[in-house]
Amino acid sequence: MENIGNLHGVPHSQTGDLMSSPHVRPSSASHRNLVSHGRPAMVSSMASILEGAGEYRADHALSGHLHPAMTMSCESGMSLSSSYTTLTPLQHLPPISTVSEKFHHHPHSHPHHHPAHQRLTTGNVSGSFTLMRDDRGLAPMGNLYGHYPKDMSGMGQPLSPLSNGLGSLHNTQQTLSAYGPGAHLSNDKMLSPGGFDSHAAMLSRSEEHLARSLVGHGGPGMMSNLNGMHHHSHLHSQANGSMLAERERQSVGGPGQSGGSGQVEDINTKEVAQRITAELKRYSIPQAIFAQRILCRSQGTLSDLLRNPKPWSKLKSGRETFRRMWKWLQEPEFQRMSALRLADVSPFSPEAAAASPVLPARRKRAASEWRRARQGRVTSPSGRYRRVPGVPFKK
DNA sequence: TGGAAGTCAATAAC
DNA sequence: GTTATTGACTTCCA
Repeated sequence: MENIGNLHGVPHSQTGDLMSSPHVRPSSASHRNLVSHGRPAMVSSMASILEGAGEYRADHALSGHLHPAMTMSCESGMSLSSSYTTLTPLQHLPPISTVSEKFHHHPHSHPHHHPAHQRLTTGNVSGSFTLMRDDRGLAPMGNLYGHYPKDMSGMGQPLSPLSNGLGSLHNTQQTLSAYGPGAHLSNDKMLSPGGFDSHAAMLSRSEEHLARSLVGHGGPGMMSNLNGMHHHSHLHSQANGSMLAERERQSVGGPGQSGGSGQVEDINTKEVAQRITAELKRYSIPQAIFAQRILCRSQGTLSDLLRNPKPWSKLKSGRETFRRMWKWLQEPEFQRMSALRLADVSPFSPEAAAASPVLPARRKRAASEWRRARQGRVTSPSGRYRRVPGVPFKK
């Protein structure tokens, strides 16, 4: 079976190596040192958003306006008003590229183009990236999530499997080839078509090499592994945090993008899978939660995708799922976690209702569907019935 | 119409 | 409690 058999064999072993507990929970002093340099506080904060919750939304009007990613959901694309996505059709995700454009292009600049988007911007908070990233650097942020239980030693581990050692990365070069164009070693030009050079310049040669080996051609380098945990992190500390976030948003898994439109052309599925796996472990995010809230897929599906990522070229509609993963990875961590939280909220909760300017008629209809879904079934636009998680399905 | 892709959900395994 | 596995189902496409 040509490449696929071999390819699937690789991810298994690699994932195992990278994710097995002995490796993911380093206890060395060096790792603890990393933990003590800013990032851990943020890490714990992120996770606690997941757990926490309610007060987060209540206390932070930003929640619905911070960034489209935070309102990412499965049905309408990505707005809070459609956060009932978990109940809606799962088969055909809206092209994430259409959403991604809203993500990356001036959340406040064209509010009149998209109703959902408009809702996001009608609040009194613009939710600009700048604001978000600044927040990340604020010390108080850590306090918000102080109760996050994840052991911090784990936070000291290399954020990305890539950062665990160049050797393993180099070893993966050959086997990654089918998972994304990025696997082909490319030339230096693959580093950042979009103003990424200044960041890349700060990277070590080895990192650049890694990036080249894991990235999609024409796309930015696989700098996401830097995500605050690369060997420079202790030097840059918080100040570097936003820079890293910038890097991360621009390049995770090595997708190529078309002409700056933000549309993903190809994704290194294996790398994305590894990154997602690492992030889920890092923040102790259950697969089920991530699958449902971000991907609108089941836990089993996600597990399969993470363990057996098919090469991008082999994917058809399944690309959409990887696009979502990739987009999630691109978002600043704060927004990632917020998205995980918000997607769990009924759009018809008093909070959501108060915050949403969605048209009453549309809202009423959606609410009806929501209620039906809560009763065990929901009819998708295509006429199919979708089981609602947690509600017995009656055939 | 049959095969492939994608996914779900039950359940086993850890 | 979380993750991996797997059989069944739906959709798409040649």
